Amino acid sequence: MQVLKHRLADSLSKSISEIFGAEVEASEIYDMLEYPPSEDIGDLALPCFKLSRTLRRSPQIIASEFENKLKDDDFSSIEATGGYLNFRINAYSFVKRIVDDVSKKGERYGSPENGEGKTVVLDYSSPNVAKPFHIGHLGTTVIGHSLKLLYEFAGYKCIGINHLGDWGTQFGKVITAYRLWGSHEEVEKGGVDELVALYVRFHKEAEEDPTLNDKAREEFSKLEAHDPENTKLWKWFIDISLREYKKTYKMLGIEFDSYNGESFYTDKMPEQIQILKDKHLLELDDGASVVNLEKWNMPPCLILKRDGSTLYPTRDIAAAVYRARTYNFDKCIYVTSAGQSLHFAQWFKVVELMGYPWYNKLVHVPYGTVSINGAKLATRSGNVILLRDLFEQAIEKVTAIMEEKNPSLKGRYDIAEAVGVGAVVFYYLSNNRIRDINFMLDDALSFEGNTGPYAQYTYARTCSILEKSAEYGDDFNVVSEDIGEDEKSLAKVISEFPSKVESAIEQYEPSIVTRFILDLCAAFNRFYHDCKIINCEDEKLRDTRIALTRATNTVLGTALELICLKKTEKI
RNA sequence: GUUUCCGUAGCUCAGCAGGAUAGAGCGUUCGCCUCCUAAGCGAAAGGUCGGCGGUUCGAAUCCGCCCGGGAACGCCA
Repeated sequence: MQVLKHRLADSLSKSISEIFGAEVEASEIYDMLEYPPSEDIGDLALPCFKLSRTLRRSPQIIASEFENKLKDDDFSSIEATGGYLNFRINAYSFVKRIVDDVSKKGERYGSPENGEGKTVVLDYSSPNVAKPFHIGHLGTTVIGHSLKLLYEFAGYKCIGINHLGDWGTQFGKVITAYRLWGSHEEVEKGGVDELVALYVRFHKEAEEDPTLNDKAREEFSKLEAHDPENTKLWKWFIDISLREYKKTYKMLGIEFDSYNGESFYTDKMPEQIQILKDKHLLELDDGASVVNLEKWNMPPCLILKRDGSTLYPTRDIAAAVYRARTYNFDKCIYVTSAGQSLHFAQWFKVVELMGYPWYNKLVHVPYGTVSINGAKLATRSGNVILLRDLFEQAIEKVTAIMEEKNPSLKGRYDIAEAVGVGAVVFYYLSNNRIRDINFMLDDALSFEGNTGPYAQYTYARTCSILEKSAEYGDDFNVVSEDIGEDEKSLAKVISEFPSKVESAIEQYEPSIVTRFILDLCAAFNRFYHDCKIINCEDEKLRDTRIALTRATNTVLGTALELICLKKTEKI
């Protein structure tokens, strides 16, 4: 049971433990507090079953003892039922407390404020140059960026690194293919698609003519030897690819602090290999150099191939060392598919064995594999959807809906983009990251129910109300004591935001924020539906409700941005 | 085979440092726009929480075994 963590629970657990004297700690009570299954029962509950052991009384008796002894102005009623002690919050003081808190902290409301002076490096997105940017890249990109935003929100300094796959034999292939069949104009015009087409053609033709592979290897060797012609082509291919990736990043509102990819670390590997040798960590196994990890129940980590060339772990180690030196990070996070878990566990261990003190600051954040409508992603069978196309489809659909529902709206394209892209991102980030996600296209592009558009629509709704309430001034406070259940429920959801942010960071789990957004929207829309806000005739109540709307607006806006969605004032 | 992740409503998913009747959304059926954006709100129907054991006052949640699915396991990244 998710324990609620606001100050109310804090003070309550203290006063409860005072009744016990030295027998039970306040923190113990705090951990035991929970939500009753229904609001009809109460707002907060203390199950007394565990206490019955230390106190040697039945839970029912303990609960009823409290019922009589406990007095707290924050609660309108305290009731013992069947071993549970149920508290009903005093709506006025509770709503006031929450709204005041949000109003005081504004957009900082919910921040753990514990990252000051600390640095987090995040390695995410990292597409392979000259390859399509498809739905499979959505996870790392969007989880990675959301984590970055969460850490920034907590006050950390964040370095977002796009560790481009910009080195390797595939470049020999593309260079070869380009020389044989490509043209400058077509690549400039076709962009990544053209590069991919060349790459695909290479593989096809190489089946007939294996000498092409030798040719490609040769071209890559030349590139490694800094051949000027090949280097020029290579840089150009990267440039072409990056141009396209950046379009997608822009739609998502993502910017990176560094695009240092694999090629950047090629000259930084020898030092690490030397250290491995000096520390006698390398073993020769079937010609390859490996670090034996049998003691840790893992297969060996390959450092050098039989031919002496480097491998993925070698590069990752060199990159980590570089980052530790350059950024002096407190945490270095890698967001990749769960399929790479072993790889990360292996080289993290190697880093530890090498004696680097920051080995325990490396974190792998894995996520499940994506399938589309229940079918595996497969480049060969063509079951691949480019992110660009998916976004485009979503934007088109939003545009059509907007034309129907709000034809007079200005700046429609930007809003359609924010909503369309938001729908896809929200859909992705609704799920626990570790689970394999089955991307149901119809659901991802749906705008009703638990969706991004629903959240953005609700946000726009709060904006619209606030705009229309401008004539009543903008310093709204909770002034009416005549507060009902809808208001209280809404305030309760708002009060959970700080602990949700904390868990999202602790668990590297943006979906916790997404889920919170849905709870908040549901509570607000219920409130909106049941209560008149601007049209409320009682002025005090009206101002109170506007204050609550403002608090919702602030928190919902913050939360949306934390999962890479844009705040849509109008929709 | 070894390791690891997952198995909750027809579908997509929440809930898992144990707690009172297992929750959403979609889909189905039915209500609500002379009123602040109906991309909304409400109601009904729908579940032996993969199975069997164990721990516990109490298990979807923790432990063990089994079944089913995915992924990773040496010269790709």
